[in-house]
Amino acid sequence: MPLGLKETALETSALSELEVESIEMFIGFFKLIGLQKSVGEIYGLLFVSSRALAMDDIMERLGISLGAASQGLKVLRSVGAVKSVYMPGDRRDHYVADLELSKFATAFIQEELKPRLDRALERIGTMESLASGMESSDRATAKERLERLKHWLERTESMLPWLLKFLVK
Amino acid sequence: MPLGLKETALETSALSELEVESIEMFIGFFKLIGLQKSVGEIYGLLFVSSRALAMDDIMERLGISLGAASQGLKVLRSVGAVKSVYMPGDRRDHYVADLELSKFATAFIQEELKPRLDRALERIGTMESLASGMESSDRATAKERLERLKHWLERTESMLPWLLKFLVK
DNA sequence: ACTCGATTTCATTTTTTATTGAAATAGATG
DNA sequence: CATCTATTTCAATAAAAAATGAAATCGAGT
Repeated sequence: MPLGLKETALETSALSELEVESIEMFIGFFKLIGLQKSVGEIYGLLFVSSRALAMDDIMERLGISLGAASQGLKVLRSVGAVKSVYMPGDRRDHYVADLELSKFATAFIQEELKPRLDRALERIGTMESLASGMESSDRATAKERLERLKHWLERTESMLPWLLKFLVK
Repeated sequence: MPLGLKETALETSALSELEVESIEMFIGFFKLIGLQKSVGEIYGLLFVSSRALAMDDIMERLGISLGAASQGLKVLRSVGAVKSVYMPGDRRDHYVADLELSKFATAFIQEELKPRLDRALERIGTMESLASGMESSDRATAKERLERLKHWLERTESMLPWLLKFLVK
């Protein structure tokens, strides 16, 4: 081996076609549920990796910064999308993708959708009170629309437990 | 009436508490499905308005620009969230909120979620081919994970027609 | 077919969001 | 307990997305 070359290069090693496809796919999914590109990149890389990767490896392969890697892994851990595995003789944390894909959908529903529906129903309560103090015809319009929206939201919310069960099954 | 004041003020007239609540609520919902703030503002205003509003009115009440109003209405029309009504003796288009709330959810599922699931399934096909040309243990890992993801995606996609029916019912 | 107000378009600007990387912190190892 | 390396934090920077408004287009009324 020529002098100056190490076993593990410091330069970014090119991603395989498989890795690129996986990364692009997960960037797309994750954007849909409001997660940033770097989070999708990390998960996409881990998804097709047969070995656990350290943060260093992730930075190097993806060409992202320390901060992005650290924060991305934090997000992925928080939704249970990655877990760290112990690697004997290495101080660094090593990560593998959790393959329970439903976790993403579930996290989105429980952490984004559900709270927003709840907040909307609260607001509707406030708005119904405000509408009560209005002039007759405006009041009637507002009350009717609010009632209608309330019913739709309640109905939608009532379906969420079923949806969650379906997704994890 | 004092001199210099017109029937319709050019200055932005303050939003009522009801309007503010409605606007904030819809900004929240619309962000969730990837639509910008100005789109939520316009719909929120129209939702509690008992009369149809012209683009002028919308700009003035919300304090947004011509471009934002025009583009926001374009988006809302494209998802069927507003419709224009004819106002005799006025050349301007006047808009009312379409109250079929399910349209937003439906548009999101059909225009964002479904295409992304389809695209992901395509990519999985590509990735399965790419994996076939890999070294044995990596191939096994990749194939197994891709198979698992494919099943989950197919199952999720098969549920969408039911979900759509539920939402519009 | 001209005029004039209404609306759309789009290059520029502003705002928001994501990324970077140096410094602070944590925590394992001798 | 001192010294490492690994990781997190966060202020600064870069990138992306949204808003602005002048100019172009449209289209009803004359």
